[in-house]
Amino acid sequence: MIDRASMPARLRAEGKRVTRERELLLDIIVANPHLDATEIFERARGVNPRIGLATVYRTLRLLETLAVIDSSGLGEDHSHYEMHQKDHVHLVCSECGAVLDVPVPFDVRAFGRRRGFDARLTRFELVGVCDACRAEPHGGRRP
Amino acid sequence: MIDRASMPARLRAEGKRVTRERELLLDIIVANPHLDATEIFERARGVNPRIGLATVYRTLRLLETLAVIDSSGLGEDHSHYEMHQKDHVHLVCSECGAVLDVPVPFDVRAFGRRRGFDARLTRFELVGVCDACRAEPHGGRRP
DNA sequence: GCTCCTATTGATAATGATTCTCATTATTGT
DNA sequence: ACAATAATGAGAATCATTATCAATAGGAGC
Ligand SMILES: [Zn+2]
Ligand SMILES: [Zn+2]
Ligand SMILES: [Zn+2]
Ligand SMILES: [Zn+2]
Repeated sequence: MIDRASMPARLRAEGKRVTRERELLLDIIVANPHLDATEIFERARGVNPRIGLATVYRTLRLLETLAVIDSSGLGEDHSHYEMHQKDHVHLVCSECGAVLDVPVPFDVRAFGRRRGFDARLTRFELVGVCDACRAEPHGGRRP
Repeated sequence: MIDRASMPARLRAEGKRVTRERELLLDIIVANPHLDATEIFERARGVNPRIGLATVYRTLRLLETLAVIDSSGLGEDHSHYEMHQKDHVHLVCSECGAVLDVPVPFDVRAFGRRRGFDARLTRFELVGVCDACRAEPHGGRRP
């Protein structure tokens, strides 16, 4: 996981400015992995009601380009974001929306290299039903 | 891989009709894995110029619901389709667009079950640069 | 094969996510 | 503090996908 405290320096190193909006969005992403753009926007407005949705998308794109954050679909048709971290599998419950991060049980880079492939980014997801939801239907959040 | 020849029976078994459009789209998907909706639409028009884009999307949704086909992002922000088959990893070259199917090197269902998770569908992808593109820039298709 | 019932289709409007445009604002170097 | 200009906010524009609805065509029964 990238150190939040090093981000201002990281941005300046890339010739980018350190704005209050970028600091706020980074804080939200660090504290709440797997949110989508709209959810991040809503939380951001709670702190700074003047922030615009375009800024959220622009910032997400910038941070993803810098490999500071990663995006993934998580079983839906739009992106969800989290700070970049070691390769992991997302177990996504289609009933309650819960997302569990689990380390990948093999060496991904080596796996690609063995096929003459230089992996830059990985997305592993398993969509299904979690314990709670299988036991008691509607047991989780999303009914 | 699901047998193309059994599809008409499969559709009827689900109470669905076997239309010329569905037959055509299935043929295209079987023959060309990993196409997106627009690409499938273009190929379909080549055979039946009267087919509509809505029919393509409706049919893709139906076939995916029946678990006849699977969708995946393949590093882009929209869906690509292929006949349902055993779990596999997609190695996607971001330079030339090439997609390679490789078997998953571990038991996915067991992996999920071990975490109390009942996996219904998997999406594994590795985005990076293929042999050809690393050797000779612009060596592949998409320059 | 012919007819009827209704699922399916085609055209297009509508929606949702994301990107673009441009005037205004705010960060950074001096 | 000041100037230069990158970043923001608001809204238009674009792209992928879904919904609507009148017209069409599978397919069960005759
Ligand atoms: Zn659940
Ligand atoms: Zn995660
Ligand atoms: Zn390539
Ligand atoms: Zn594949």
